[in-house]
Amino acid sequence: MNKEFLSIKKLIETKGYKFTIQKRIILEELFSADIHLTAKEIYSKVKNKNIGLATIYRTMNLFTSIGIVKEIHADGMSYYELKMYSKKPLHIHFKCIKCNRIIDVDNTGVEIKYLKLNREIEESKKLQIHDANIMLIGLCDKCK
Amino acid sequence: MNKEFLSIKKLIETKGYKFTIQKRIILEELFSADIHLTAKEIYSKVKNKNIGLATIYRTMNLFTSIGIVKEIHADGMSYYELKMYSKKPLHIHFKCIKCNRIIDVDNTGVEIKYLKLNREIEESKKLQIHDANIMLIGLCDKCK
DNA sequence: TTTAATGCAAAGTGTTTGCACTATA
DNA sequence: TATAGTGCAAACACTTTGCATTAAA
Repeated sequence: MNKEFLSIKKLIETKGYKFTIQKRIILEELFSADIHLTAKEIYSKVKNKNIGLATIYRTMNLFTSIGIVKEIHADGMSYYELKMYSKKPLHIHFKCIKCNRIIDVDNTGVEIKYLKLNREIEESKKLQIHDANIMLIGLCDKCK
Repeated sequence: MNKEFLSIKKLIETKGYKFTIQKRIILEELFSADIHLTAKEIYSKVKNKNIGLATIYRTMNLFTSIGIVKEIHADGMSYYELKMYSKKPLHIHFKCIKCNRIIDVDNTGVEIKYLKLNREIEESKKLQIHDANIMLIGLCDKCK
């Protein structure tokens, strides 16, 4: 178990939850996936280990509530991705209206500018922004 | 019927759909609401006119597909709002994690900057961006 | 008069929950 | 050993669909 993994384990325990085998397996899946997954997709990866769909949902809700995971909504469905120790703390999603793929937009420069804009809004609107979900919609390189 | 209303009527007809009483009533509701509504909320406003929930969904899907309405997802639910002739073509939503309200962030300056960033991404990633869903998450003025 | 659209109820899909049982701290 | 967590199935909530009927062009 590496450092990051251990510190997430510790966070779970600090919050008063038990670090079960199921949580470990799901967490491993999230680490190796590095992309947003639906509950069903996670389920299909771990169901051979006798983990039920309900456990996936319960775990993702727990992980989301303590900040381990980020939940994004698209097409009336939830996608989950690792938020903690992510290489891309804020990232922008792009959804193609033709092929329906959801891809990550990696562009460090742009992300920093987005974060700056959030700070502008925070100040002018007296909000406290913890997170941002940005979903761009249009046609991808292949479909346009 | 004002100009904007008429041109939406025309758009619907041009696309080969019929401008029914139900579509007119729902459209009127969207115009007067000026904020995102769920299908149920629209339904509760028009059910006394003998319009079924299924019609709301079918109409919203149609309106979304031809660009009259914008659909935003939050908490696994769909909200709909007028996109055409909206005073705020791109706007940013903010969701408070405490009171669960979803509010609009109106700040013209910031919105223009967001649009510029989209253009940057379009060029560097070879995408064609039609729309952007931006949902900021945190604590609102009252809850923080 | 053709064809899209409607209301209703049934079906579908993603998610949550109740419960008896299990496993962690 | 106390309590959080689990798998399963049933329940839920939002959305879509099949069908006979209606109404718009």
